[in-house]
Amino acid sequence: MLTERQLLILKVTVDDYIQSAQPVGSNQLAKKPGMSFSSATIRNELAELEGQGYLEKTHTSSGRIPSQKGYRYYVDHLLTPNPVPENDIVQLRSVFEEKVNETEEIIKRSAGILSELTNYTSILLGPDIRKHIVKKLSIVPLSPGMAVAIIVTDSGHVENRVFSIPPDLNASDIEKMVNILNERLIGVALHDLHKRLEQETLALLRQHIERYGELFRTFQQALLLPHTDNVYYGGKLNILKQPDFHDIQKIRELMDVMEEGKHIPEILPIGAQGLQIRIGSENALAAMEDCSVITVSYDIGDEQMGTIAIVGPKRMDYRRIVSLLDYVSSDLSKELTRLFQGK
Amino acid sequence: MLTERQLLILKVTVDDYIQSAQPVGSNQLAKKPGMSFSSATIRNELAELEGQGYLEKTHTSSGRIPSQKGYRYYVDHLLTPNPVPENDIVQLRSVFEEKVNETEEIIKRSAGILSELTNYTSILLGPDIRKHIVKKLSIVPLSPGMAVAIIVTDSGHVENRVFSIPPDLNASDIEKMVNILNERLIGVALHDLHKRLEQETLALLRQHIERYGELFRTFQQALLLPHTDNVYYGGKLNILKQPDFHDIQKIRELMDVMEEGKHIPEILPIGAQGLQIRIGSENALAAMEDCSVITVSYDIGDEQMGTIAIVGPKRMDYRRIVSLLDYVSSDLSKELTRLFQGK
DNA sequence: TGTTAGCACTCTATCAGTTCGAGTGCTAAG
DNA sequence: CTTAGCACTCGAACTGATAGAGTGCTAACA
Repeated sequence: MLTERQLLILKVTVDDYIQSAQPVGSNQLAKKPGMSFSSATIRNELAELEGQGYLEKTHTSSGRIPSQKGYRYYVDHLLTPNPVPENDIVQLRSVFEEKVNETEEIIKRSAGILSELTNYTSILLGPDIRKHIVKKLSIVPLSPGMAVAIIVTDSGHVENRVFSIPPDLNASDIEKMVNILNERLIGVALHDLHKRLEQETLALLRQHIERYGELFRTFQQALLLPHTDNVYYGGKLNILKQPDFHDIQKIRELMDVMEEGKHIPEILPIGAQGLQIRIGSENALAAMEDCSVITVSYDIGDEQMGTIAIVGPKRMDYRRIVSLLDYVSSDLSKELTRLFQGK
Repeated sequence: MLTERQLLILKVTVDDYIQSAQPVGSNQLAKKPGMSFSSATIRNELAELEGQGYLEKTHTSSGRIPSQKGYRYYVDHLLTPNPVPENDIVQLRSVFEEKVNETEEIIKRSAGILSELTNYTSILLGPDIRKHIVKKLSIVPLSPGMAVAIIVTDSGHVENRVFSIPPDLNASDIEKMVNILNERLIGVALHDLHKRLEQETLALLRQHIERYGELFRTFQQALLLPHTDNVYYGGKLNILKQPDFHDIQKIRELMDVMEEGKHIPEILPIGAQGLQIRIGSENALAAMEDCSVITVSYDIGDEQMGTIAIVGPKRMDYRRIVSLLDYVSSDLSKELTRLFQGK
């Protein structure tokens, strides 16, 4: 449908606009190296590209900017990935150099570095915590009516929840309970915990412990909602750096969406494998219609999966981000798998 | 120095500007109920107030706005506290109604509600975590080379840190270590933990455990920095709602300062008792010269102390915020003391 | 002597008109 | 098919001109 020359012009136009954030004119294009035609020829081609919907004008006598369709075509067909610059690699590797052992810490730091490197906002989704497996359960009494339940998982993640206990419960009963729980629940995945708790331990507890009912109920309650979410943001404020976002109202909406983790499912294509690009209105949320989101999944071991995303303006440096995310994804997969599986 | 009438005019001027965010003119003031003088008289008085530095003009023929000194005087002498509206009280009380047992959770929620109620940003500082007292220590092995250390404090706070252990360390040694640690360190405050660890347990550990050196070092390392901070923000984005902040650059600086907890000591007068108001340039940070910060301290039990702060534009609704903070402070003190001391 | 009506003056915000330049589309010649 | 040339369009930036809000001052009044 498009000639070689039109493809070239489209590519250079998008590249230039990504760089300058200004509508691109025919004269400007004619000056570029590799452009061996006159501005008039380019004008004709631009008109054709506009006719086919790849480019737009902001007003009748302005230069062209890429349309939604134009970006999409650019991303799908014109993107030649770049090797990641040495300098970026050095920075990214620094995450692992400090011998941090916690998955969470590593992901958090990666989010920070990614946002610094790109000047966009990064969102990192850790592995689904509910798949983690219980390694140890313990209950520590705090005061006569209160105790804290602690669950350690195989990934080193620690969940804890304060809950109330019958004030006159004696220590040996608590110890008994902990023993029973550990005996029965180690090796169970967190998302099964609630069910298994009931199936496996209720009868046993009833047998051994006075007042099991009250205790059991509040304990179960405490375990019900693992409210720790595993979303990490880097550089939320970078949005403010982008000249594309000058309207305070827009910024507000955008930050609102990102503030809480609530909209994650709408922002990120969860469960998708490999690299995904959502441009402008391809995003589910209206507040993000001027943004593009590039996501890539990464693996930990064989089953666990996480997601890395970069959110920026539609006029995003797709080439750079794509290569960067490719790199980070495989890097993170490698390092976390090593850590997770205990070498 | 100022006559009754001047005081009245100053007060009404500041009140009006706080409400409207527009320079206040003499005609406007003359229309207010309680103003029984003509605009000409008011003009004379305004000129006098300006002469004494309580008011300013944005340009020669504009209305007046309060100066730094004007706000200060208003806050110090003209503020008649309001009772907190019933409606606000209902909302605030809702924090405690859901029977949450964790100090942290309560503080976090309070931050959220305060920001919703005021449309400003709230910052809540929890009690100093380093004063909390160790209730239980435990170490859970994760994989051959890795373990997680868990510290539970009397407030129900749980600190955990993953650290590496010699891969061939046997389980009984770990158990021995945990026993020794618990025996010696329960009852120690977190800020003493590092020191006491060395003083009290090093010798004992050396005696009982092979390879204590390696183990001890990484364990100590893990406990070194309790990196959980106890700062909670509510409504960071509310800044964007205030018409006073239209300059994106200013907003950036401001959010930058608040993003990380690093600047807390400069933003809040830590250690100060009771209610404090910092207006505009009274703030330590240049980025906050257009903001006012109202803080109030609250107590938990007899020793612990926390801080509640509201950050808004200089043109802040001082009266409302002051009453609100007074209320919240005593409320939080009461409820947390009850919780903290186990009823 | 304090208050107020009246008026000239000042400054901003706004709007229309103008110019400049970047960019386009079209035509005609190469 | 390409390109030079040219008329045309539109936004951005500047210029007055005007209206309106507000001030300061003066003179009259209670």
